[in-house]
Amino acid sequence: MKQTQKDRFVDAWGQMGSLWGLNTSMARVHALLIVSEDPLSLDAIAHRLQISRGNASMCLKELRNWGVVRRVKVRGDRRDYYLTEPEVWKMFFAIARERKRRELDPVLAALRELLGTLPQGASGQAVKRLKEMKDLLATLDAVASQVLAQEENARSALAFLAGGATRKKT
Amino acid sequence: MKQTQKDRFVDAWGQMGSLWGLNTSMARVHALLIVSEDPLSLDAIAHRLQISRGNASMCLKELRNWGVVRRVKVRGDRRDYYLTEPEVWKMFFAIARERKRRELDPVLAALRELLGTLPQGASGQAVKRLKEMKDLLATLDAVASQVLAQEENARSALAFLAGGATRKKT
DNA sequence: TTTAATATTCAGTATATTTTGAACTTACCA
DNA sequence: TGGTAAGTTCAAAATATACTGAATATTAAA
Repeated sequence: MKQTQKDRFVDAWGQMGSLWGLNTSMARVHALLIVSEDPLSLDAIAHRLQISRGNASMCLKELRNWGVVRRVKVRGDRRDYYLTEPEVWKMFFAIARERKRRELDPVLAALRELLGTLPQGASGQAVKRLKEMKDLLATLDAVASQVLAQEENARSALAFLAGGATRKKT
Repeated sequence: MKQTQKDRFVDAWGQMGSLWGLNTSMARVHALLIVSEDPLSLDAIAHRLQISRGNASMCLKELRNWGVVRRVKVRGDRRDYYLTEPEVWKMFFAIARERKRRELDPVLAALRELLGTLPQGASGQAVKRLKEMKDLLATLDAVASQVLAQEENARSALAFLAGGATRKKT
């Protein structure tokens, strides 16, 4: 893979990062690690992406929190090196898990709390909708929990549901 | 439902907007329509949420693009009135459909395009990962298409997968 | 067609997020 | 222990995003 192609991927992934819940720099760092054959040092990353060392440091920390990047040591080198999780499905589930935790869980908790404060016999269209919405989110939450607890099964199930789409050559 | 409780819901929903991919104002407008028994005018919305009419207008336009808000006419009144889609599951699928279109589809298209530019025999860990990622996204895309094409079936399937979680009282 | 009420647009402003870089911390080695 | 290479933090600056409100457009009644 040539240099310019890697760069194109890094920038494309960077722009798409926001859609996955990462900011541009985080996504570019992630992309660079995805297309790199070998682990990279913080310095190499900062230099290659033309971002500050401080920014690179924070992006790597956050990517490790998301569980999609690992820090490794190289013999005879004091620097830290970074690698992306090599299994794309593991990466996908790591991101899904984190987004559920950050986005779905708090919404559901807030809805339950809000419903808990209503008087017993509260009625009306608005209350009905709130309850339905809570049930919907609870369903999604339960499904997500099961899927995330059984990654391998979930992966097969998705491939099955897709109807062999993964076999096609694009 | 009392006034202050509605307000609390509106603000809570506003903060949660990011879950759905809406900004705070859009989410608050949406929330206000969710808890309102009757259709509201643009003026009423702007006044109630303390936002400008211009902002309210843009939020409503966008919410209509997402397919979660409808504009209705009231006899003998020149103003437009707005309603939220009353079925929460329809609302959920409308949002899911829109997010797939905005987020998943472009990423997949870009990945395919990038892979298409690689020389025939391109190899290496990086290329392998890109192909795996394309396959993963293609699988998700196929599953999403099928789910969105059959809302009712999908709804039952989700409830089944959740293992009756929706019956529990919170 | 004119007028007035309502709705939309968009340039400028306000707010929020991201990035920088210098100060600080840590870890290693002589 | 001091020196140094690497890593982290955070206040300030840069950038991106959202909001306002006046100008403009649209609509419907007169």
